[in-house]
Amino acid sequence: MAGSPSYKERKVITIGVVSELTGLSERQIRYYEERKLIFPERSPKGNRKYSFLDVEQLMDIANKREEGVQTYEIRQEMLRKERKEAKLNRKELLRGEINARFGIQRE
Amino acid sequence: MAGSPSYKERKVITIGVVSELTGLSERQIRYYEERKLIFPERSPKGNRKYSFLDVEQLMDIANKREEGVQTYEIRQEMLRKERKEAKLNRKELLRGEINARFGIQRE
DNA sequence: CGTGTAAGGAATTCTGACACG
DNA sequence: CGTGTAAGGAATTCTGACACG
Repeated sequence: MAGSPSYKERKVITIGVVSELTGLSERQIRYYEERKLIFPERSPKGNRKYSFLDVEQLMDIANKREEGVQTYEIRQEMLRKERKEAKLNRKELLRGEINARFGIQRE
Repeated sequence: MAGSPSYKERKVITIGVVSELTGLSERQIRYYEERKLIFPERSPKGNRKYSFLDVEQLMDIANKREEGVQTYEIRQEMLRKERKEAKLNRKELLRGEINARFGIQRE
């Protein structure tokens, strides 16, 4: 259930459509990739493909940019969140291992 | 909740990607549109755009075609299902109207 | 730093048509 | 009927660069 192939995550949208959807220029979208804020996949011949999640993230980025936040700051914030999530994941993993070894005690 | 703008229904996928996703040729995909089995939207400049739902429907169509079902048959089946659903919708609508006028009787 | 733009080429998509069957 | 293909043109996308600031 956590790893289901959701429509939201499938990378299938071309840059032109992403531009329509977000109101950002293709130049901006490519630049945010260069700054490692967004990670499209590539089609066999090299065309960028984005997911709906990417589109949402781009809209968040656009909002922050309008508030004057620099791409570098946005990047740092992203990394902080990732580390926090990784921490939570390790915690859950540990809990799972403990359960696997000692079983569920109650009942 | 029935009319939420789901990712599954948003028409954002170009024909090339749909071709990759379904394994169908672009020729086939355009032909099924001509036969009224599929209804892409168009971008401002006329490029077809499909949804994930369209992609799934195309895979269903592909399966039926492999079984030898003709596009005309597939079309008829589609229309039958649509009429059936329209009937159910009218039924629910009626139920709603009755409730609105007479209220929920129990309690 | 963030974005626009012109440049040149390659890949995409579109339509209408001919072909085969 | 269903699909392939060649045709010609228009729109898309890509990269690297110059510009401004």
